[in-house]
Amino acid sequence: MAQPSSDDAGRPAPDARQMVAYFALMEATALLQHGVEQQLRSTGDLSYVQFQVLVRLAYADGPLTMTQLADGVVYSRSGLTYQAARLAKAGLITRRPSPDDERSVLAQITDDGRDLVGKVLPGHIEVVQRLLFNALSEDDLDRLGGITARLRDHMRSEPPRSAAPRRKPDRSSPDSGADPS
Amino acid sequence: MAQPSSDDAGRPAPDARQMVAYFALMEATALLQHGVEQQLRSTGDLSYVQFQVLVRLAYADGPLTMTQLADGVVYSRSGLTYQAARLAKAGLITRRPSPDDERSVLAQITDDGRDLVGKVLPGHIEVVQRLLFNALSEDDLDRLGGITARLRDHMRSEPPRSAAPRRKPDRSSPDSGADPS
DNA sequence: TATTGTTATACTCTATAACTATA
DNA sequence: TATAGTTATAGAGTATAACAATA
Repeated sequence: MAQPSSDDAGRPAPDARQMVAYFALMEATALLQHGVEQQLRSTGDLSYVQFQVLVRLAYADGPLTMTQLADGVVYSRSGLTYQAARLAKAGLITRRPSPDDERSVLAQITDDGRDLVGKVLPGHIEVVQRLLFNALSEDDLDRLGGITARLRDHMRSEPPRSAAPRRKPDRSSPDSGADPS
Repeated sequence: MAQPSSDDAGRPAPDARQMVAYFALMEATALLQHGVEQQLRSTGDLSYVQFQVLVRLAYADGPLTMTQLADGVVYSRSGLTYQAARLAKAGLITRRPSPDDERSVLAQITDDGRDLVGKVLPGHIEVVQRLLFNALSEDDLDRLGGITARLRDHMRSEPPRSAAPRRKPDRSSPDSGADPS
């Protein structure tokens, strides 16, 4: 359990400061997620993932395929199938085979789904306001927004090494999947 | 769904910018958590919660009671009991009744537990380094650390209104806890 | 009575692998 | 063959409520 508070290489021991920031980030976001999920659950009986799916569909131009929907929302296909089945059962979305490609399924939000989003969103924003932004200055907000946007892009492009997820080439991906099977 | 994307006053109309920052934060941290959890799982067969418990015990001065351990780690007592049972079964911690207070249980990390933390931690730090800090400048790091620390403190002191956790015996609010008596 | 912790139970969620059907 | 999606299954995790024991 030796902690490298100081390295032989004379480095200014960045690890300690980094780890403090890391743990603060993890705890803060855990608290935020917890608060947000409680609001979604109590107001609309929705998990955060379900809320994301609904919001995506609500703001999409039209129906989306499951693959489009899965992008960034859930980490396995079956997970999305599960959630979509749940939302469909609750009457919040519909699913039908795509006319263009019979393999695909088009998911579309229903009027009930829109109503629910409309019902849930104000309280959602309010919680975020209270938990997150009430503690931030204007400067903080800009910085946090900039930093997290950069982080998001960075992590999107650098997936966990040990996991090798199913990269989905959207249109023109030069990446040729190393799929050992 | 009307959104106040713009306002005449210089200051307000924060919602659009705020929500962008919020979504960026949520997605970035989801990616970070996912990466970190994969490393912990593949390297040490640990969830993040279990890792937290182990680390807390590893750096604690001595054994901790379940209540001390639960602080900030898990959101229900039974959840901690479940995780502690799991860790004990794996031989990573021990539990024994406290001599001081027979109601309490003292949890203590074992040598195997320390070994596992020592085994997992370097890779953990490496993942965080790669996913998080490689995308951050020194300035970013300081700012993110400062902001998230403030956020954490803020959220700790301002629990979700609708949830009313056990932390505060607030006598005057008969919340929606459905306590018929 | 209040606090500490466990147990029983039920449920949500996620991932893997096998599967179907279409391209 | 490759892709889109579902299903079957299995396990992890969490919360609630009832419970026992101690303070």
